[in-house]
Amino acid sequence: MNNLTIGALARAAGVGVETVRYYQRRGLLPEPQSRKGAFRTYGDAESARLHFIRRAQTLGFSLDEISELLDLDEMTDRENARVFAKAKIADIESRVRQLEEIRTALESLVRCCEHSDAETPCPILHALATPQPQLQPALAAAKPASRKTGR
Amino acid sequence: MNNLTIGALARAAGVGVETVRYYQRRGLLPEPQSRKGAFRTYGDAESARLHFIRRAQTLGFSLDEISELLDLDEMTDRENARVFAKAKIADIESRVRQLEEIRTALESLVRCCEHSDAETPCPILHALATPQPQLQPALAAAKPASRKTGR
DNA sequence: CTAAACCCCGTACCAAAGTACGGAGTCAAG
DNA sequence: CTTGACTCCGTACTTTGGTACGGGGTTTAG
Repeated sequence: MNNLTIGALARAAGVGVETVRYYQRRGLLPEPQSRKGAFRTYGDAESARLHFIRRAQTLGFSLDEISELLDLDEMTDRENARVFAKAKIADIESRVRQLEEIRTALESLVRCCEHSDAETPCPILHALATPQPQLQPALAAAKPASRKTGR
Repeated sequence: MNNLTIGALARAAGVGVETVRYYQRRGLLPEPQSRKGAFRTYGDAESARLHFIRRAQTLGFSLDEISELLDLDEMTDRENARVFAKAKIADIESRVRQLEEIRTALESLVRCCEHSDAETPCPILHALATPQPQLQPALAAAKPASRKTGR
Protein backbone atom coordinates (compact mmCIF):
# COMPACT_ATOMS: atom_id res chain seq x y z
CA MET A 1 0.00 0.00 0.00
CA ASN A 2 2.81 2.43 -0.56
CA ASN A 3 1.07 5.26 -2.35
CA LEU A 4 2.87 6.12 -5.55
CA THR A 5 2.11 8.72 -8.14
CA ILE A 6 2.22 7.64 -11.76
CA GLY A 7 5.69 9.07 -12.11
CA ALA A 8 7.08 7.17 -9.14
CA LEU A 9 5.43 3.99 -10.37
CA ALA A 10 6.95 4.43 -13.80
CA ARG A 11 10.39 5.21 -12.44
CA ALA A 12 10.30 2.13 -10.22
CA ALA A 13 9.72 -0.05 -13.26
CA GLY A 14 12.15 1.80 -15.49
CA VAL A 15 9.56 3.00 -17.98
CA GLY A 16 8.13 6.35 -18.95
CA VAL A 17 4.93 7.84 -17.63
CA GLU A 18 3.52 7.71 -21.12
CA THR A 19 4.12 4.00 -21.26
CA VAL A 20 2.12 3.45 -18.09
CA ARG A 21 -0.75 5.42 -19.55
CA TYR A 22 -0.47 3.44 -22.74
CA TYR A 23 -0.78 0.20 -20.80
CA GLN A 24 -3.82 1.58 -19.08
CA ARG A 25 -5.38 2.41 -22.42
CA ARG A 26 -4.62 -1.14 -23.55
CA GLY A 27 -6.23 -2.50 -20.41
CA LEU A 28 -3.05 -4.11 -19.12
CA LEU A 29 -3.03 -1.92 -16.04
CA PRO A 30 -6.20 -0.85 -14.26
CA GLU A 31 -6.87 2.84 -13.79
CA PRO A 32 -6.85 3.07 -10.02
CA GLN A 33 -9.73 4.46 -8.04
CA SER A 34 -7.63 5.73 -5.18
CA ARG A 35 -6.59 9.34 -5.33
CA LYS A 36 -4.55 11.73 -3.33
CA GLY A 37 -6.24 14.99 -4.13
CA ALA A 38 -6.51 15.25 -7.88
CA PHE A 39 -3.76 12.73 -8.59
CA ARG A 40 -4.25 9.01 -8.93
CA THR A 41 -2.20 6.82 -6.62
CA TYR A 42 -0.81 3.37 -7.25
CA GLY A 43 0.07 0.56 -4.89
CA ASP A 44 2.03 -2.68 -4.85
CA ALA A 45 -0.46 -4.54 -6.98
CA GLU A 46 -0.07 -2.17 -9.90
CA SER A 47 3.66 -2.06 -9.41
CA ALA A 48 3.92 -5.84 -9.49
CA ARG A 49 1.75 -5.99 -12.56
CA LEU A 50 3.90 -3.46 -14.33
CA HIS A 51 7.09 -5.32 -13.49
CA PHE A 52 5.56 -8.51 -14.77
CA ILE A 53 4.60 -6.89 -18.03
CA ARG A 54 8.13 -5.63 -18.65
CA ARG A 55 9.63 -8.97 -17.81
CA ALA A 56 7.31 -10.91 -20.06
CA GLN A 57 8.01 -8.47 -22.84
CA THR A 58 11.75 -9.02 -22.84
CA LEU A 59 10.97 -12.71 -23.17
CA GLY A 60 9.18 -12.16 -26.45
CA PHE A 61 5.56 -12.10 -25.33
CA SER A 62 3.42 -9.53 -27.10
CA LEU A 63 1.17 -7.23 -25.11
CA ASP A 64 -1.83 -9.26 -26.26
CA GLU A 65 -0.26 -12.44 -24.95
CA ILE A 66 0.67 -10.74 -21.70
CA SER A 67 -2.90 -9.63 -21.43
CA GLU A 68 -3.97 -13.26 -21.63
CA LEU A 69 -1.43 -14.28 -19.01
CA LEU A 70 -2.68 -11.59 -16.67
CA ASP A 71 -6.27 -12.57 -17.27
CA LEU A 72 -5.51 -16.03 -15.94
CA ASP A 73 -5.03 -14.43 -12.60
CA GLU A 74 -8.56 -13.10 -12.44
CA MET A 75 -10.30 -15.97 -14.13
CA THR A 76 -13.19 -17.38 -12.20
CA ASP A 77 -13.63 -20.27 -14.59
CA ARG A 78 -11.09 -22.62 -13.08
CA GLU A 79 -11.48 -25.31 -15.69
CA ASN A 80 -10.71 -22.92 -18.46
CA ALA A 81 -7.89 -21.27 -16.57
CA ARG A 82 -6.23 -24.65 -16.13
CA VAL A 83 -6.38 -25.49 -19.81
CA PHE A 84 -5.09 -22.11 -20.71
CA ALA A 85 -2.29 -22.21 -18.20
CA LYS A 86 -1.18 -25.59 -19.46
CA ALA A 87 -0.96 -24.28 -23.00
CA LYS A 88 1.18 -21.42 -21.80
CA ILE A 89 3.42 -23.81 -19.91
CA ALA A 90 3.95 -25.88 -23.02
CA ASP A 91 4.81 -22.77 -24.94
CA ILE A 92 7.28 -21.65 -22.32
CA GLU A 93 8.95 -25.04 -22.25
CA SER A 94 9.35 -24.93 -25.99
CA ARG A 95 10.95 -21.51 -25.72
CA VAL A 96 13.34 -22.71 -23.06
CA ARG A 97 14.35 -25.67 -25.18
CA GLN A 98 15.09 -23.45 -28.13
CA LEU A 99 17.05 -20.99 -26.05
CA GLU A 100 19.12 -23.83 -24.72
CA GLU A 101 19.89 -25.03 -28.21
CA ILE A 102 21.14 -21.61 -29.08
CA ARG A 103 23.15 -21.42 -25.89
CA THR A 104 24.73 -24.80 -26.62
CA ALA A 105 25.70 -23.64 -30.08
CA LEU A 106 27.21 -20.46 -28.69
CA GLU A 107 29.16 -22.47 -26.15
CA SER A 108 30.59 -24.63 -28.91
CA LEU A 109 31.55 -21.49 -30.69
CA VAL A 110 33.38 -20.24 -27.62
CA ARG A 111 35.14 -23.56 -27.02
CA CYS A 112 35.97 -24.02 -30.69
CA CYS A 113 37.79 -20.71 -30.69
CA GLU A 114 39.27 -21.10 -27.24
CA HIS A 115 42.79 -22.13 -28.15
CA SER A 116 43.07 -21.14 -31.76
CA ASP A 117 43.28 -17.64 -33.06
CA ALA A 118 43.38 -18.87 -36.62
CA GLU A 119 41.31 -17.25 -39.29
CA THR A 120 39.54 -20.38 -40.42
CA PRO A 121 35.80 -20.05 -40.36
CA CYS A 122 33.92 -21.83 -37.57
CA PRO A 123 30.37 -22.38 -38.79
CA ILE A 124 28.51 -23.18 -35.61
CA LEU A 125 25.26 -21.39 -36.12
CA HIS A 126 24.78 -23.50 -39.19
CA ALA A 127 24.13 -26.51 -36.98
CA LEU A 128 21.70 -24.45 -35.01
CA ALA A 129 19.36 -23.78 -37.81
CA THR A 130 18.62 -27.43 -38.59
CA PRO A 131 15.11 -28.40 -39.67
CA GLN A 132 13.22 -27.59 -36.48
CA PRO A 133 9.81 -29.33 -36.73
CA GLN A 134 8.09 -26.02 -37.55
CA LEU A 135 7.17 -24.27 -34.36
CA GLN A 136 3.43 -23.75 -34.07
CA PRO A 137 1.97 -20.98 -31.94
CA ALA A 138 0.80 -22.84 -28.87
CA LEU A 139 -0.18 -19.45 -27.51
CA ALA A 140 -2.96 -18.90 -29.98
CA ALA A 141 -4.60 -22.12 -28.78
CA ALA A 142 -7.69 -20.45 -27.40
CA LYS A 143 -7.91 -17.53 -29.78
CA PRO A 144 -6.97 -18.19 -33.40
CA ALA A 145 -6.40 -14.47 -33.93
CA SER A 146 -3.41 -12.28 -34.75
CA ARG A 147 -0.16 -13.82 -36.07
CA LYS A 148 -0.56 -15.60 -39.34
CA THR A 149 2.79 -17.11 -40.18
CA GLY A 150 1.73 -18.90 -43.31
CA ARG A 151 -0.01 -17.05 -46.07
CA MET B 1 22.42 -27.56 -52.81
CA ASN B 2 18.77 -28.05 -53.56
CA ASN B 3 17.97 -25.13 -55.83
CA LEU B 4 15.00 -23.19 -54.54
CA THR B 5 13.31 -20.14 -55.93
CA ILE B 6 12.53 -17.37 -53.49
CA GLY B 7 8.94 -18.56 -53.24
CA ALA B 8 9.93 -22.11 -52.36
CA LEU B 9 12.43 -20.85 -49.82
CA ALA B 10 9.82 -18.64 -48.19
CA ARG B 11 7.22 -21.40 -48.12
CA ALA B 12 9.71 -23.78 -46.51
CA ALA B 13 10.23 -21.35 -43.66
CA GLY B 14 6.60 -20.36 -43.35
CA VAL B 15 7.09 -16.73 -44.30
CA GLY B 16 6.08 -14.55 -47.21
CA VAL B 17 8.25 -13.78 -50.20
CA GLU B 18 8.17 -10.12 -49.18
CA THR B 19 9.63 -11.03 -45.83
CA VAL B 20 12.57 -12.78 -47.44
CA ARG B 21 13.24 -9.75 -49.56
CA TYR B 22 12.95 -7.55 -46.51
CA TYR B 23 15.59 -9.64 -44.73
CA GLN B 24 17.83 -9.28 -47.74
CA ARG B 25 17.44 -5.53 -47.65
CA ARG B 26 18.30 -5.63 -43.95
CA GLY B 27 21.37 -7.70 -44.70
CA LEU B 28 20.18 -10.71 -42.71
CA LEU B 29 20.13 -12.89 -45.76
CA PRO B 30 22.65 -12.57 -48.59
CA GLU B 31 21.40 -11.95 -52.08
CA PRO B 32 22.60 -15.10 -53.82
CA GLN B 33 24.81 -15.02 -56.87
CA SER B 34 23.51 -18.26 -58.32
CA ARG B 35 20.74 -17.98 -60.85
CA LYS B 36 18.61 -20.24 -62.93
CA GLY B 37 17.93 -18.04 -65.92
CA ALA B 38 16.67 -14.72 -64.69
CA PHE B 39 15.61 -16.01 -61.25
CA ARG B 40 17.83 -16.18 -58.21
CA THR B 41 18.19 -19.60 -56.59
CA TYR B 42 18.73 -20.43 -52.95
CA GLY B 43 20.38 -23.38 -51.23
CA ASP B 44 20.55 -25.02 -47.84
CA ALA B 45 22.70 -22.30 -46.33
CA GLU B 46 20.13 -19.61 -46.96
CA SER B 47 17.35 -21.89 -45.85
CA ALA B 48 19.12 -22.66 -42.57
CA ARG B 49 19.79 -19.00 -41.99
CA LEU B 50 16.18 -18.12 -42.57
CA HIS B 51 14.98 -20.81 -40.19
CA PHE B 52 17.38 -19.56 -37.57
CA ILE B 53 16.11 -16.01 -37.93
CA ARG B 54 12.51 -17.05 -37.40
CA ARG B 55 13.41 -19.14 -34.40
CA ALA B 56 15.41 -16.42 -32.73
CA GLN B 57 12.59 -14.00 -33.37
CA THR B 58 9.99 -16.00 -31.54
CA LEU B 59 12.40 -15.99 -28.62
CA GLY B 60 12.32 -12.25 -28.41
CA PHE B 61 15.48 -11.30 -30.28
CA SER B 62 15.18 -8.27 -32.51
CA LEU B 63 16.42 -8.38 -36.08
CA ASP B 64 19.38 -6.24 -35.05
CA GLU B 65 20.31 -8.71 -32.33
CA ILE B 66 19.87 -11.61 -34.71
CA SER B 67 22.14 -9.81 -37.08
CA GLU B 68 24.79 -9.76 -34.37
CA LEU B 69 24.30 -13.44 -33.63
CA LEU B 70 24.70 -14.30 -37.29
CA ASP B 71 27.78 -12.14 -37.57
CA LEU B 72 29.46 -14.25 -34.89
CA ASP B 73 29.45 -17.04 -37.40
CA GLU B 74 31.55 -15.16 -39.87
CA MET B 75 33.77 -13.30 -37.49
CA THR B 76 37.44 -13.70 -38.11
CA ASP B 77 38.39 -11.88 -34.93
CA ARG B 78 38.21 -14.84 -32.60
CA GLU B 79 38.98 -12.89 -29.46
CA ASN B 80 36.10 -10.53 -30.08
CA ALA B 81 33.75 -13.30 -31.14
CA ARG B 82 34.41 -15.08 -27.86
CA VAL B 83 33.60 -12.04 -25.76
CA PHE B 84 30.51 -11.37 -27.76
CA ALA B 85 29.32 -14.95 -27.59
CA LYS B 86 29.78 -15.01 -23.84
CA ALA B 87 27.61 -11.93 -23.45
CA LYS B 88 24.90 -13.55 -25.52
CA ILE B 89 25.13 -16.71 -23.43
CA ALA B 90 24.65 -14.72 -20.26
CA ASP B 91 21.66 -13.02 -21.77
CA ILE B 92 20.14 -16.32 -22.84
CA GLU B 93 20.65 -17.80 -19.41
CA SER B 94 18.89 -14.86 -17.86
CA ARG B 95 15.99 -15.32 -20.22
CA VAL B 96 15.76 -18.99 -19.40
CA ARG B 97 15.74 -18.23 -15.70
CA GLN B 98 12.92 -15.78 -16.12
CA LEU B 99 10.91 -18.11 -18.28
CA GLU B 100 11.28 -20.79 -15.65
CA GLU B 101 9.98 -18.48 -12.97
CA ILE B 102 6.93 -17.81 -15.04
CA ARG B 103 6.47 -21.52 -15.69
CA THR B 104 6.74 -22.27 -12.00
CA ALA B 105 4.09 -19.69 -11.25
CA LEU B 106 1.80 -21.10 -13.92
CA GLU B 107 2.29 -24.58 -12.51
CA SER B 108 1.26 -23.37 -9.09
CA LEU B 109 -1.78 -21.85 -10.69
CA VAL B 110 -2.67 -25.17 -12.25
CA ARG B 111 -2.09 -27.15 -9.04
CA CYS B 112 -3.86 -24.59 -6.91
CA CYS B 113 -6.99 -24.96 -9.00
CA GLU B 114 -6.63 -28.69 -9.52
CA HIS B 115 -9.13 -29.92 -6.98
CA SER B 116 -11.21 -26.86 -6.30
CA ASP B 117 -13.66 -25.35 -8.67
CA ALA B 118 -14.46 -22.60 -6.23
CA GLU B 119 -14.76 -19.05 -7.34
CA THR B 120 -12.27 -17.66 -4.90
CA PRO B 121 -9.51 -15.74 -6.56
CA CYS B 122 -6.11 -17.40 -6.81
CA PRO B 123 -3.54 -14.66 -7.19
CA ILE B 124 -0.54 -16.57 -8.43
CA LEU B 125 0.87 -14.20 -10.93
CA HIS B 126 1.13 -11.75 -8.11
CA ALA B 127 3.97 -13.80 -6.68
CA LEU B 128 5.59 -13.79 -10.08
CA ALA B 129 5.97 -10.11 -10.35
CA THR B 130 7.93 -9.72 -7.15
CA PRO B 131 10.69 -7.10 -7.05
CA GLN B 132 12.98 -8.57 -9.67
CA PRO B 133 16.39 -6.91 -9.25
CA GLN B 134 15.85 -4.66 -12.28
CA LEU B 135 16.78 -6.53 -15.42
CA GLN B 136 19.52 -4.78 -17.32
CA PRO B 137 20.00 -5.35 -21.05
CA ALA B 138 22.99 -7.70 -21.13
CA LEU B 139 22.58 -7.69 -24.88
CA ALA B 140 23.61 -4.11 -25.27
CA ALA B 141 26.90 -4.97 -23.60
CA ALA B 142 29.02 -4.52 -26.70
CA LYS B 143 26.92 -1.86 -28.42
CA PRO B 144 25.15 0.62 -26.17
CA ALA B 145 22.65 1.36 -28.93
CA SER B 146 18.89 0.94 -29.41
CA ARG B 147 16.60 0.23 -26.43
CA LYS B 148 16.60 2.88 -23.82
CA THR B 149 14.48 1.62 -20.98
CA GLY B 150 15.04 4.45 -18.61
CA ARG B 151 14.40 8.04 -19.66
C1' DC C 1 2.45 32.90 -1.94
C1' DT C 2 5.04 31.58 -5.57
C1' DA C 3 8.03 28.69 -8.37
C1' DA C 4 9.62 24.12 -9.61
C1' DA C 5 8.21 19.80 -10.27
C1' DC C 6 4.73 16.94 -11.20
C1' DC C 7 -0.09 15.26 -12.86
C1' DC C 8 -4.02 15.06 -16.52
C1' DC C 9 -5.69 14.47 -21.10
C1' DG C 10 -5.59 14.61 -25.94
C1' DT C 11 -3.56 14.36 -30.24
C1' DA C 12 0.43 13.66 -33.13
C1' DC C 13 4.42 11.51 -34.34
C1' DC C 14 7.96 7.64 -34.43
C1' DA C 15 10.66 3.05 -35.38
C1' DA C 16 10.51 -1.88 -36.23
C1' DA C 17 8.90 -5.45 -38.84
C1' DG C 18 6.55 -6.54 -42.03
C1' DT C 19 2.49 -6.57 -45.92
C1' DA C 20 0.27 -5.03 -50.09
C1' DC C 21 0.23 -3.63 -54.68
C1' DG C 22 1.29 -2.93 -59.40
C1' DG C 23 3.64 -3.18 -63.65
C1' DA C 24 6.81 -5.73 -66.21
C1' DG C 25 9.48 -9.79 -67.33
C1' DT C 26 10.02 -15.09 -67.32
C1' DC C 27 9.32 -20.02 -67.09
C1' DA C 28 7.00 -24.41 -67.83
C1' DA C 29 2.90 -27.06 -69.28
C1' DG C 30 -0.25 -28.13 -72.46
C1' DC D 1 2.67 -20.00 -78.43
C1' DT D 2 -0.32 -18.84 -75.11
C1' DT D 3 -1.75 -19.03 -70.31
C1' DG D 4 -1.06 -19.23 -65.50
C1' DA D 5 2.03 -19.12 -61.86
C1' DC D 6 5.89 -17.12 -60.46
C1' DT D 7 9.90 -13.58 -60.20
C1' DC D 8 11.76 -8.79 -59.98
C1' DC D 9 11.67 -4.24 -58.30
C1' DG D 10 9.85 -0.18 -56.34
C1' DT D 11 6.89 2.37 -53.58
C1' DA D 12 3.24 2.73 -50.20
C1' DC D 13 0.56 1.20 -46.39
C1' DT D 14 -0.18 -1.26 -41.72
C1' DT D 15 0.40 -2.89 -36.96
C1' DT D 16 2.66 -2.86 -32.61
C1' DG D 17 4.54 -0.54 -28.99
C1' DG D 18 5.53 3.18 -27.64
C1' DT D 19 7.28 8.88 -27.42
C1' DA D 20 6.64 13.68 -27.76
C1' DC D 21 4.24 17.71 -27.09
C1' DG D 22 1.28 21.19 -25.41
C1' DG D 23 -1.94 23.47 -22.67
C1' DG D 24 -3.74 23.24 -18.78
C1' DG D 25 -4.27 22.16 -13.26
C1' DT D 26 -2.04 20.76 -8.60
C1' DT D 27 1.32 20.23 -4.87
C1' DT D 28 4.73 21.16 -1.99
C1' DA D 29 9.22 23.22 -0.57
C1' DG D 30 11.06 27.44 0.44
